[in-house]
Amino acid sequence: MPSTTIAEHAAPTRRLTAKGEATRARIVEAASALVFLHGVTRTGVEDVQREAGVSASQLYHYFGDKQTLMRAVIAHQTVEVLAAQGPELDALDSFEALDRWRDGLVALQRARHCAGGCPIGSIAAEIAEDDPDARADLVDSFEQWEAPLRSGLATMRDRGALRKDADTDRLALALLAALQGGLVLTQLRRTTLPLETAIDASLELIRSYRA
Amino acid sequence: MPSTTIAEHAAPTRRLTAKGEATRARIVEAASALVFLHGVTRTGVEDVQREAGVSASQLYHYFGDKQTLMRAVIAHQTVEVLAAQGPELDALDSFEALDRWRDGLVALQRARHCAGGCPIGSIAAEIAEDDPDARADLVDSFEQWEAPLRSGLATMRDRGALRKDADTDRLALALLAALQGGLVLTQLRRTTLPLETAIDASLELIRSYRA
DNA sequence: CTCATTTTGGAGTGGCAACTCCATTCCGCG
DNA sequence: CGCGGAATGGAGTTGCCACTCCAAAATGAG
Repeated sequence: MPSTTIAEHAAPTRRLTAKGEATRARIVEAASALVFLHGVTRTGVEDVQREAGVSASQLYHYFGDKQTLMRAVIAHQTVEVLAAQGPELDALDSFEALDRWRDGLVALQRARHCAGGCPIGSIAAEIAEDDPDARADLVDSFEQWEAPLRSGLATMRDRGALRKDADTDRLALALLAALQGGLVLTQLRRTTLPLETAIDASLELIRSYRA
Repeated sequence: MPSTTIAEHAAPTRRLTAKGEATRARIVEAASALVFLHGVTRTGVEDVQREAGVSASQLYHYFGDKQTLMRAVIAHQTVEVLAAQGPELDALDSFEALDRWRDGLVALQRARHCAGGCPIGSIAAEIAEDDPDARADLVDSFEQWEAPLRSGLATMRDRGALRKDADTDRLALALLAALQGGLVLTQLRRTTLPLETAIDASLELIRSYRA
């Protein structure tokens, strides 16, 4: 396409200086932290400005509106959530790895004193109905989460650790759902018990397919 | 939120006329419907007034502030959710009953075209961190939900349908968590598949304890 | 019927939050 | 070193929204 004209709002690719990139990142991080603590609608743009140490014009220079900022938050939190699960997430191909992964998740929630729930799941529950674009982003985020679970279990089955008749795709989806539900209840009750119980039940079902 | 005046609004007069009771109920029902559709913060008090056909003074006559109204919404939706699961919820003491209950939940979500998630769970994810009183209410709501699951499974075990070593309390909690997580993913993906998969996995685990 | 109490009407009001605008400074590049 | 575009400052501006207030109408107990 011709590059003689500047595609203002249409083009997502804007020339950003290293400094600009840093500012943009600071805004997204501040917004992510606030959204994690208080949710989307209770997080004001002004709050983000203060937390990130930027002016209103800066924020609106990098993000057209709050909705756009929130989609950036979703993208950022998706990366964070996957990273928080460590390299193990990409190699969940043994019962030992699954147990370590489970322990890591529980320890993380305990360190947070069970506050906050899932950074992505909370956003999903809040704006899934009102922002179709954000919903699409979130579907994609969860797909990125579910994929390594699927492939890990598939590897176990192919390797012979799980029986041939184990529907690993189904088990992976059930595991992710249990995790999400466990997080909601853990956030409410301020105990990791629901999270542990939900994940352990899913893992027990997986173990029942042990070859 | 504007002023933290010592609440004289705190105790709404218990002396309510039949007419007053009806008005109050209309407000709660309208608020519940709107919250289910758009969430707590996106539901304006004015929206509730319009939907319920009442004036501002009426609404604030029965509810001191929005927060109080939202707690009434939680109470109302708790009753509705339990009622929506039919009388079966109180007699989940056989595999057949569990299957019927599961089918009912899936059918309900399908009828809603997978929109809306869990009326209680959505509120939980949205305001659990910012309203301690509401959080306490929600803990209680989920307890009312979990209790019949627990007692149904306990009955099955006592009756000999489940093995003695089945930890029915744990299975009940895992089932509720799977249900919640399944609803979140079903709401996002607009397919009942996650909900079905999550519940079925839990039921399969329960069946594995068949005596 | 009387009168206290409850219920209702509806126009404010004050504050906050999202977003705008324009001037100024900074930075990379030739 | 000069220029164009990027980055920044910060004071508006607009509109929404939770909440208030005063007065009137309906209701019910005695």
